[in-house]
Amino acid sequence: MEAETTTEERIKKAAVQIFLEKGMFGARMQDIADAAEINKAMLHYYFRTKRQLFEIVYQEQFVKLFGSLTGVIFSELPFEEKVKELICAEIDLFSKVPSLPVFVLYEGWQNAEIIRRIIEDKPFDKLRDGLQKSIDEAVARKAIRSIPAAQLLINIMSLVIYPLIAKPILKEVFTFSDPEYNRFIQDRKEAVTNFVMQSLKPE
Amino acid sequence: MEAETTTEERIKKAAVQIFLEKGMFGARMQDIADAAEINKAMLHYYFRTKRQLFEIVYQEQFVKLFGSLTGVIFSELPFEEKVKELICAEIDLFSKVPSLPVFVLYEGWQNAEIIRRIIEDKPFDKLRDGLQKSIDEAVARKAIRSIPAAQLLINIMSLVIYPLIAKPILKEVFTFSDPEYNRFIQDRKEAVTNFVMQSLKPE
DNA sequence: GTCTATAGGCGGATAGAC
DNA sequence: GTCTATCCGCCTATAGAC
Repeated sequence: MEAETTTEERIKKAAVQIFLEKGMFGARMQDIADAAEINKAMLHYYFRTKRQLFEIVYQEQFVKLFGSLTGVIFSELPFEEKVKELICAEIDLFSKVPSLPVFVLYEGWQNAEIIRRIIEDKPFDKLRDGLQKSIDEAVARKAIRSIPAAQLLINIMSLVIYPLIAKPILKEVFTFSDPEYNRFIQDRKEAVTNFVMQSLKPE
Repeated sequence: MEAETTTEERIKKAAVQIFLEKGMFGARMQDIADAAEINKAMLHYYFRTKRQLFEIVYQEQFVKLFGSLTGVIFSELPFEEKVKELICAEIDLFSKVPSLPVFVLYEGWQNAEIIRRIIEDKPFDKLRDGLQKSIDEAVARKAIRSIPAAQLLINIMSLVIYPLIAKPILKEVFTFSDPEYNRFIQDRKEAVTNFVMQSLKPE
């Protein structure tokens, strides 16, 4: 139909959209078929079961969520720039797909097994080592105080991801319109960077 | 059975447990009936529909999540102590009910309407004003630099809540055992407090 | 590969006896 | 108020024609 997309690709794209919006148990195979503009039977032809389709989608989104860190951490940027880039890259990614973080984190609670499989394949601990080197370098030139890489990484992800996960609540509590909320998130690029760098200032 | 608990209370307690564990769509009325050790029909006798039961549970948990802040913010503690207490109180609460934050935040995406109703009743903006006063006081005596109360509150909640929401993932990424993970969370009481206070140091 | 039709079971909700 | 039995619609999955 649209030029060169295979049916399988259409289904996967639709499945991502529906699962992210409604979650594993809220999603209906019919919803996905409608979004892909194909027949319900085709879903089973290509992916056998709902569970299987879900697991493929989940794995992909998980990697998308945490894989975005790799490029920045292994870049040649100095520490200060890396922190800024980490924060900006994540915010930009999540601005495009707002429900990505909450989907991966929430479904993680009922899919510990999948997470284990993903982690076995992808060595995420290399991320930690990579960041630690960058920290050590900055500490050596007395630019910052020392901090364990895991702590720093978790702090950054916390500050970036929580306001996105809590979007529906923050919008009501602070009576943000949609543009105001988006503005608030964009402003956090700088605010979080400053917040983190301040906290790392050497005494 | 257990002395003086009414059937209605037994049902609500069971509903909280099951909904927090499995979410609105993952939960089954039969699960709740089993947990309450009563008949499925009783659920409908007391709460008519699953939706209605869910909304009552959601509202309660929402207030529990954000209400925990009130006591601390309106206490007479000096600013530094308030920050520490905010962090510790939340961590203690969530250690007892680990799935509380992820439940409230996730289901919020499909229940914006309920959130609106809750916010109408409970004036959460008073929280902001209360904290702002405390900030202003500390700024006046040059103990910290200035920061908007909303920013600070969001930063604190981010740093506390994210590691709890991401528990299944962090456990795998850092290969924590359960005691190690709990230790990690407890240690964050001090780590987050320091992190926040460092970032507020006046120049 | 793609469709229609339908099996088959699960799960929310109710009727009605006690 | 509490129970058993049952209805009925929805939803995953498959059979089978084309």
